[in-house]
Amino acid sequence: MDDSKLKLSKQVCFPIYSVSRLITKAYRPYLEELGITYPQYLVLLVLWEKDNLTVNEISKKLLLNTNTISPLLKRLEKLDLIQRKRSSEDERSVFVQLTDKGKQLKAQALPIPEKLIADLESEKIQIEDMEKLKNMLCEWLSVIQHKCESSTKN
Amino acid sequence: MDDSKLKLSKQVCFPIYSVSRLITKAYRPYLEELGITYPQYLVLLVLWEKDNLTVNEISKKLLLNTNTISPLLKRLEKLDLIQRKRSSEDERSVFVQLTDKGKQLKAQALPIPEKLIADLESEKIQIEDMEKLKNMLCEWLSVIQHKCESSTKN
DNA sequence: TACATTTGTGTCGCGAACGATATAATCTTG
DNA sequence: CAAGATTATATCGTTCGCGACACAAATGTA
Repeated sequence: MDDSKLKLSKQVCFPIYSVSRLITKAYRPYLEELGITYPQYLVLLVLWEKDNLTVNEISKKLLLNTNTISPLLKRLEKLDLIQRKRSSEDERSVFVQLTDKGKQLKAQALPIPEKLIADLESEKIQIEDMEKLKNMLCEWLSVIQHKCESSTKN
Repeated sequence: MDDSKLKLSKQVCFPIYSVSRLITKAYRPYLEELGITYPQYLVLLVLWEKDNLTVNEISKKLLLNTNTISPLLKRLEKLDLIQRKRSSEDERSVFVQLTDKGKQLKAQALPIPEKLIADLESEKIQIEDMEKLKNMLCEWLSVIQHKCESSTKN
């Protein structure tokens, strides 16, 4: 039986999966200082860029379903970093706003990207490589994203 | 305040995180037919390559801690795909063996890698690109992995 | 031989992810 | 305007992922 394709080393998915997990782990010490997790950080990144978005808008930007985002937002609300307000025009929609504390956290987050790149960089992988990698992954992302949308509607 | 580095689009981590999740999602329909999840599939890939490994050996190959692997192995055991046997030489070690059912599942898994590549391929991303991506990620992985090991012993 | 240390595995608790499903508000279509 | 479809959000149950911790077996050292 030709099982060469089932070798772990042949899988494209495995290094992506592992790198993703390990990078998240690399974020942890910095995010712990802010008292947040990596997915929570992603939500804040989105809100720091543009405040007052609906749950749906956030979920689309992060490619996460609302059943992942909703509980996450609850935790951010409990941390007093965001506030949720039901829209008056469309009672189904919920707008998410940064609180003062949430806005202030941005200043503390500013140095994180550079710190992380410093941590992840090496002789083997330099910033230009990361940039290249990012571009390839983004292209791929746009492809996969649309394929997933067409196969499962959620 | 120069907050350009906090833009979601500037983050290297985000596309990796998203692609990883979406690829896992792409596996789902095929793995569902086998009755297993993606992490369970990874464990089986390892065992199909070399049977009778200890929990520790599996955890090192997959870069996952034993506290993730242990419950996962329990579920695979419940599915009657593997069997755990405590070593007689070193009573601390537990060897993991495929059952007949686990061995037979390999035949069903054989076509999966090709199906997945077909699903993920497009005009924009071809097999050679995936291969290139894989190699870059693997190099990066080896770097991050060692940095993580040195910072946190587990 | 005693006692501390290390090693291998596992449990606990929490926060994601996500499929399935629920519920209410809005829109569509007859 | 009424009935069905759609949309936005949220809940539930299961599995991961992981830090903290527990515990017994093995190892090292005095």
